[in-house]
Amino acid sequence: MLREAAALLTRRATASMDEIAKAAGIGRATLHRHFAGRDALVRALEDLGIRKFGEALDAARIEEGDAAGAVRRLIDEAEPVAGMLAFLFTENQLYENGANEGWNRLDARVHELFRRGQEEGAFRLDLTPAWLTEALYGLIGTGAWAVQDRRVAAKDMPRMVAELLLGGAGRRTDAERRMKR
Amino acid sequence: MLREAAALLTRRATASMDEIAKAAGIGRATLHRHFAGRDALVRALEDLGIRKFGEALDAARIEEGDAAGAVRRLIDEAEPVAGMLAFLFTENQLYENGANEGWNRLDARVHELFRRGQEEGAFRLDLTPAWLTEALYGLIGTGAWAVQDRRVAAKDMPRMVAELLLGGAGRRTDAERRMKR
DNA sequence: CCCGAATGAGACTTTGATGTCTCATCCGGG
DNA sequence: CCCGGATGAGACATCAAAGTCTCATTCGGG
Repeated sequence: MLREAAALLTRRATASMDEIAKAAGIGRATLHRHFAGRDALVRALEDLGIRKFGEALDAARIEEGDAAGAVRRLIDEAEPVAGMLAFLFTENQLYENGANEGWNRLDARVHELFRRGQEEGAFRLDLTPAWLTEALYGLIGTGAWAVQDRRVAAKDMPRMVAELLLGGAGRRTDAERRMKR
Repeated sequence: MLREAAALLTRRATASMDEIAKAAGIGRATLHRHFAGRDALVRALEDLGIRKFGEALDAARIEEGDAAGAVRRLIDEAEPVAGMLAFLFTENQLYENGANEGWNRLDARVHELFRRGQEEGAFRLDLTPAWLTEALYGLIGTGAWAVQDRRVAAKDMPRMVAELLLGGAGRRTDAERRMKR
């Protein structure tokens, strides 16, 4: 049920409770029996998103191996929940309510990943971990939208996000690439 | 007046007409006299955003010089309207109404810039111009939000966006950098 | 100074969504 | 087969925001 709601809200963040109920194939009353109101529903979705993204962080084992590889794995693992993350990311902007505490822990883990990457010499020092964290979320969200609007093929999304985030648009010469790999 | 409305909606995309009017220092009635309704206001803002971003494209002279420099100039020029772009970018997602025709022309110009960069060998070929265009918008929006939440200093924003978009997070060796510059 | 247009304030209506309630129906366990 | 809990449908009340209207006031050009 939550899954259906998430899928719809991902596409249309302003869907009414009525639409959500229909999309989930249940009556509006039943929806209200499970979630006190729209706020409660969104909060439940937020919890779900936090849990899912936390699981993605675990599954990607971001503490292991080289930082760049860890980022790639994280993006791969987060891909299935990218749409929900996009929704929650903007939701947090729209309503300036204090962000759910759960995000802080996740943010800290991502933050730490980028910091570690800098320490290990894998990432540039002139971009702060805080910005890299934001950029990761932003690009995942942008990617999810681009897929929804069919501007990018779904299967390419994680690679596009990872390549841009890690390598940027600038082209490296063959010599540069050889040195890197 | 539009400017005040834009400033507020940039911060709180869900502000009511009442709040907007107060923020602009005018009465609700007057606001309605100028814009038939919220939709009309948003559409006017969209037109303004399109015009401003178009001017940024002009001012950056994106057709001239090397593509990477053009992208940097574009981001610099777009910085003052970054908040509004962030608002309009998400608004276009929220309400899946057919995107304003005006965007298409701007998209095409940005698209062409990235395509030219690829042709000239400045940009990678494995990231499509369409994706680079989306990523540019997404990163500008993410940057605007990060500044608003004080996660990134305002003066650093254009550099952070440009550096990440063009160079990515990955670090280049001194040798690599020397070859590039 | 005078007049007309525009404004601000606020009362009022309308609208769309939310939340509550009732009741007939359905379904699974005993 | 029967019963109790959960469901779907829909009526109803509530509420916030949107939109409309009036009227006194203000402002600027003539």
